[in-house]
Amino acid sequence: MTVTETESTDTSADTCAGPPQGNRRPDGADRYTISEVAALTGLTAHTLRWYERIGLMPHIDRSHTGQRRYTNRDLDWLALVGKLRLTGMPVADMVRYAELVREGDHTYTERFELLKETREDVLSRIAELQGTLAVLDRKISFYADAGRALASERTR
Amino acid sequence: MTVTETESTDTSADTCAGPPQGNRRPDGADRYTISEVAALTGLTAHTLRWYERIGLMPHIDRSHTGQRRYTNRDLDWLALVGKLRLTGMPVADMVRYAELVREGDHTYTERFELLKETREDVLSRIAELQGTLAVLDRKISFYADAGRALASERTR
DNA sequence: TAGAACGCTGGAGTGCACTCCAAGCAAGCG
DNA sequence: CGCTTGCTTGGAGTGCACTCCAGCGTTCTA
Repeated sequence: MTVTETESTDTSADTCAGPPQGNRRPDGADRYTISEVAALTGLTAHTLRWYERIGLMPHIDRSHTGQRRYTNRDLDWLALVGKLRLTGMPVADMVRYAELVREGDHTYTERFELLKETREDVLSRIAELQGTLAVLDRKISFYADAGRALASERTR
Repeated sequence: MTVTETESTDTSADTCAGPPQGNRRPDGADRYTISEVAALTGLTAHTLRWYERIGLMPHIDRSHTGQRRYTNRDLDWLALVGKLRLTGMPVADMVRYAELVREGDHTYTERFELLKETREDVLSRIAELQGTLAVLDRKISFYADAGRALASERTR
């Protein structure tokens, strides 16, 4: 058994839990053009090519004329990247993770650690945001009170 | 009654709820140097000057030799800015909010709306992060399982 | 078979949020 | 007095994550 293989099983598990990025090709045909992928992911074609250049994507299959043809697996990877991007993870770190996946089984532990660290980052980011939410709520109710005070001033 | 004035009451309310940025000057002396503020906020002196240049800070008091002297009110404002920065709000939007505060009472409604929009943004950002957390947890438990499988392979 | 639409490349450009620099002034200390 | 430390300014530079461009080839529709 290889963990690299497992990784892809895992990403397809991403896909089964909830509506994945929704619109997979129903038949086995697994060859999306760059503009289709752009539409599905919300990224631009420019960005997709750039992701590939910097090693954030594996080398993408090409048609006989050299055009990119993305697979469902590529879409799964992009979905993960999208999630990680939301956490504020720098692109360089995601590239590092992509390299670990490419390097194969012996990077298993490192990948695991990286995921756990990321999880902690996400948790503390959520906590920060909840702190901010509290400040905002305090300010909002203050403004609401001030509004009522002004209104009653006017009717007086 | 002015809402602008209220704003500052509000910010000192920020301060009473929980240890504010902790180390206010105990006496009335309310004149921090730029490097003190840098130490208190975690921002660099560069950034503090830049904030002032772009209008994210009001004009800061100066000593008789022209050096900046920050007040507790400035510190409160910086604390709010720090919170808003955590939400990913662009600096330009924070500058807009600062302008509204400077412009006075008649911007009350606009400020209120801006706060409420920001609140919604924070809520959806939290939701996104919780989605990401779920993905991460799924992946992490997958890796943990894979680790156990590899371990039992080794003992077999 | 024409013309539009889409895709390719390497490299340059953009916008944001800082971050630093040079040259100079002011205060405190031995 | 000289030295160090801290602060001032406008403007230039940095790093990140895209974003676009020129010049070309391919593919689709009429």
